Amino acid sequence: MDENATLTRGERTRSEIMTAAQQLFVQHGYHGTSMRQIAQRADIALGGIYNHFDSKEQIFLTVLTEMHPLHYVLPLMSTAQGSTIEEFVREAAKQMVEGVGERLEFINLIFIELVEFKGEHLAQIFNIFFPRIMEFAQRIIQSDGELRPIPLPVLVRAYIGLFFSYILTELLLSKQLPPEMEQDALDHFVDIFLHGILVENPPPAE
Amino acid sequence: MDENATLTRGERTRSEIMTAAQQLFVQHGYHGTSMRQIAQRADIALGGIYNHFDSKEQIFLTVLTEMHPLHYVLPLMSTAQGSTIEEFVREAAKQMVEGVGERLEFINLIFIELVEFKGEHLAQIFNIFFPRIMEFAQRIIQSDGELRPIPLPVLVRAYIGLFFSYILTELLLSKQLPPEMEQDALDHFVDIFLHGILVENPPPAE
DNA sequence: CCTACCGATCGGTAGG
DNA sequence: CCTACCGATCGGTAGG
Repeated sequence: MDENATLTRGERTRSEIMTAAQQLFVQHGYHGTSMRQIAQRADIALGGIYNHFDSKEQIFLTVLTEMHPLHYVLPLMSTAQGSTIEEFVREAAKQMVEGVGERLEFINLIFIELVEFKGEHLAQIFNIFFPRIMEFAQRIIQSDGELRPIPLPVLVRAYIGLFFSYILTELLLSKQLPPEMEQDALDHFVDIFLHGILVENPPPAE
Repeated sequence: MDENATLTRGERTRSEIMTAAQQLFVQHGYHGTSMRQIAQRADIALGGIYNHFDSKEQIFLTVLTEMHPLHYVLPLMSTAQGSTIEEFVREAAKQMVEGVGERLEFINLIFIELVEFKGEHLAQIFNIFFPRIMEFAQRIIQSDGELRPIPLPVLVRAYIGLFFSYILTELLLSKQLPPEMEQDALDHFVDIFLHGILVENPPPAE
């Protein structure tokens, strides 16, 4: 939590504005958050914000890109070990969910982007992360194990989908069915996915 | 489109308010939509809205529950034929995506609900559809075919997740990678899911 | 169902 | 980086 150690005064203020904005956008949406709320939480006067950002939308875009969890989750996933596809995918999924789990609420910003900005900013974000995602995909198909004949882009998409289906059903259902639907849900999801993409090779008992 | 045929005057107005509100919420979010915009699109004066709804939030909640696609998609899915799990799931997924596809934008209201209302209204919606969803799950496990040992709640959740992962990756990626990632993506998704939940039994070539 | 209005709050800026 | 302000718009209501 000593992230401000080497920052200049101005950089620190900027970072405080972004943190405040991120929290508020996550909680109330874009139009549900006011510049005054951001200023108050960042401990600055309203007018002061405009020394660092041109507009409210620019704050949102900056938060969405610079604070995106993939910045640290992708490297985390790359550290996953495992010589077989199964080991690697299982390990990477764990890293992914654990890494994102710390800031699960960030997904709200993606929803806001889709709804309130009609996905205008997605192309920029896409360009930032595309290369690393493809590297990751390469590692999967180069690991040991026989994949069913699924086009690589579909595989990537299904893997991303695996994550969202886990998170979204978590958000939608966790408040309704606390215990039973919950248990080991991620393990099962990964299991279904693995069993779904591999030719045979039943996964080892847990 | 003759839905107003048997409605009274008041019911027609109410329905027009809801349609207007649904469109605007989908496009701009909850806080991004004003009561004046709703009134204008529904061709009524601002004050007139309050003859039908107590507040803006009540309009949102009514739209979210009464206009929810599951009202007609669940019955559609129940019409799916097929004596084996595979046939049935494949057919039902097709019905689901086709049915929802007509009003894909509705998913935005679910995002709004999650972000701007923190899922406050989810319990009500859940209660409306829960019984039918469980009936559907029963039909799957009673069909011919051997399921891997996956708890029923997890199976239901994975099926819901299948849908969301398809839709969300569609929203997130379709604007970036028009053709290649797109092709037959749903077929592949269903394929991975089926292969993932069934014991063996390779799916027939298309 | 409409007109006319309420107080509150919005994003943003001038000027220092 | 703050104070004080701008015009515009917000959700909602009184009264008819």
